[in-house]
Amino acid sequence: MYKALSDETRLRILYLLLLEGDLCVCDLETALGITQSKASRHLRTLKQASLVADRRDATWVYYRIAEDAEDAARKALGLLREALQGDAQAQSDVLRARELRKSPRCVPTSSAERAAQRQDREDSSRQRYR
Amino acid sequence: MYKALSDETRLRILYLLLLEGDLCVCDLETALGITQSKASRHLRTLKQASLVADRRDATWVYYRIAEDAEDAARKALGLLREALQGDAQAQSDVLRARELRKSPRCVPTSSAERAAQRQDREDSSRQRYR
DNA sequence: TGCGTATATCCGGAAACCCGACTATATGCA
DNA sequence: TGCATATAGTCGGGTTTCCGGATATACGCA
Repeated sequence: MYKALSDETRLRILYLLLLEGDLCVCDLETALGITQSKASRHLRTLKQASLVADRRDATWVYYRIAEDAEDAARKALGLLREALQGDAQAQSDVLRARELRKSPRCVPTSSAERAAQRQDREDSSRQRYR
Repeated sequence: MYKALSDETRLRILYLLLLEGDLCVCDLETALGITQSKASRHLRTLKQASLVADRRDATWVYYRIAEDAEDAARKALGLLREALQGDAQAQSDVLRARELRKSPRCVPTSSAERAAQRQDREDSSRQRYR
């Protein structure tokens, strides 16, 4: 577990998931400003350590803090949450993630909504996604 | 801090120091069954992370859990203590360390006692020290 | 089926880490 | 001073970790 926690990017991911619930990989990419393969690789590491769990929804995969994490892991995450409250990097990550929420695109529910979101995406896609 | 915690040997050292107070390097070596340079190197890492502190007494250097550790570190060590209670390796380390205490040799106080201990050491040195 | 997007994995290469063996330094004592 | 012991640091090599870029896979949709 400590090995999984000993990487700055992974700590940033965990902090985001702790505060913002579940997020899809692409939102983590943009919120943290990291490449796709980097995000995916670190998420795999966290998953193998049973710190996060994932769920597929259409083309997106959402990650969240594992609700069935071991007791030790739960407590360690609680500590992490406290410790990163004063961290500038972590805080700006959260702000960027919340900004993404305002124009959601990874939260498809009904077909109709999806169509609407597709429209939204087209409108604002250029600047947000490569 | 997590980097400092992400090595098994270092966790074993910390657990010993948590339960047994301060110990000199040579006792850590024998209790854990590791080489001298390995012990010294890991202790340096822990010291740089402000997890342990040291104190010199004659030729020996005693290490202890840093009393001025950061809040986060304190809590993490508390967790470690709980988590390793059920660990067989950690428990046998403790037993071996306590065994060493029975025939102390790193606790010089008066000159007279030191002489007595020197005698003890000679008696049992062969099997205990290389 | 074929295309586009999201995600996962693979492939070198660079950097960091860990180790045993060895050497250097510090201390106590004769 | 010279020797013995305790500890710290160095060196070279093997292993692991991390990364960006490229490729592979999964899914939705036309």
